[in-house]
Amino acid sequence: MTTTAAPERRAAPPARRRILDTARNLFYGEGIRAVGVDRIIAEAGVAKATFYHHFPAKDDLVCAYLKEQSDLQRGLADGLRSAEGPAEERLVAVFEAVGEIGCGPGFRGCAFVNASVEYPDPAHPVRQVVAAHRAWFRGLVRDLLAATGHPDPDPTAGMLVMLRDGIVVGADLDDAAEVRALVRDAVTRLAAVPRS
Amino acid sequence: MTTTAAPERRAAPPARRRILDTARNLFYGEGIRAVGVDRIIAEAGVAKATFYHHFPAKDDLVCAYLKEQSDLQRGLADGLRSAEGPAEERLVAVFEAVGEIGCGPGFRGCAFVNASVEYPDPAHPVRQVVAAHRAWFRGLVRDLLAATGHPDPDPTAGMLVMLRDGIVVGADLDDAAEVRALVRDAVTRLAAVPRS
DNA sequence: CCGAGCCTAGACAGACCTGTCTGGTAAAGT
DNA sequence: ACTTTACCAGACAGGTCTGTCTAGGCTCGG
Repeated sequence: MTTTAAPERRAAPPARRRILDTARNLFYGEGIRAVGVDRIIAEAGVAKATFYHHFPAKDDLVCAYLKEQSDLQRGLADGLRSAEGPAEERLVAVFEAVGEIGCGPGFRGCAFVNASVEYPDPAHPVRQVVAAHRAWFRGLVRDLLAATGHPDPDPTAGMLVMLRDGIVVGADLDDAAEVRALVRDAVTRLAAVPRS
Repeated sequence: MTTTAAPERRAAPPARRRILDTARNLFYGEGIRAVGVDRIIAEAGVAKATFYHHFPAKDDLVCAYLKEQSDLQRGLADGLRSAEGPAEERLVAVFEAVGEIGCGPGFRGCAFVNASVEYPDPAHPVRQVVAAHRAWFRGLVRDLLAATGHPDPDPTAGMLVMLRDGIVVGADLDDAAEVRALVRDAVTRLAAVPRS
């Protein structure tokens, strides 16, 4: 037990953090293929050897970038999931949060969808990170839907995942404010219990 | 008036067609940045000078590729739009066609969404082709919705455009067959006249 | 027969890409 | 004092990218 703070293994070294932060900004903002390793190295103020020490290949950095984004979103959603209030409102809150983010500055669509476009091979490690994230989100929606007592949570969750994808694409390519204004209604219509 | 067939100006030269066909396959299947001009030239069996004669820059080819895709989709949709039957069915038919295409072999999402991911600058010519295509589709949906007598065709069209984006993303990244099975229900729920 | 238009073949330039390697610095643990 | 670890600086190799240029062939109308 050393005296210095070492939360788990060791505090994340600054260089790695700087690389990851720079990569996030550039990959998300300009695209993955469009950003070279050299540029990340320059903007992060890091030596090339240090970069390749932490990330043996560019794809490793891409995976780490997406995993971190996934963790962030999971943390955010867990806050909304365990809020008080009726389950219907918590479900809507998750989608409104997506619409809200879409209105924020620098929004450029879903990092996972965008990464998939740049990695066409479904077997690529990057695509597996994307698949895991999507499976998590779908599970989240299904659980919230089940908590509302919806009779068909699974197919309806499929529809709501489509809606989520439509929100992020629409907020990027069309009018984000208009998209945001439609979110609550769209969730309500899709999640409404179909009358027999 | 020459005797040879000359529909408008002159029959499309084979080289240009070969370039465009090859570009479509490679750009759509592997991504735009991922495919170099050299490879298109090689697979189209065309000289480099010929390529740059028809398309002064790669971006010109990208625009032409997308414009052609847009024209194809408009032609397809016009067939569905002017079919007989109630307007509700024609609206559903448009979306089911999207779901159907998503189940086809080689489907890799929406060419326009994918291109936007690779061209982050909204002012880029490629993005303007995308914007025009999206505006057309939204107009199509709005018109069909209005034909059903829907009281709020415009916001509902916004929701249905989101659904379309969700279908193409979902069919690419998730289970296309499941997505297709959900399309009709999702359209119906979103386009249902909200009871006061 | 001849010239215009469209085509092929391929060298070339200059930039950028990923990834490797050498060598040196500085702090922290033992 | 010694070693380990993390870091910085930058040259280098081998490949790919877009786009330009030279040089010539093939066909068809006049």
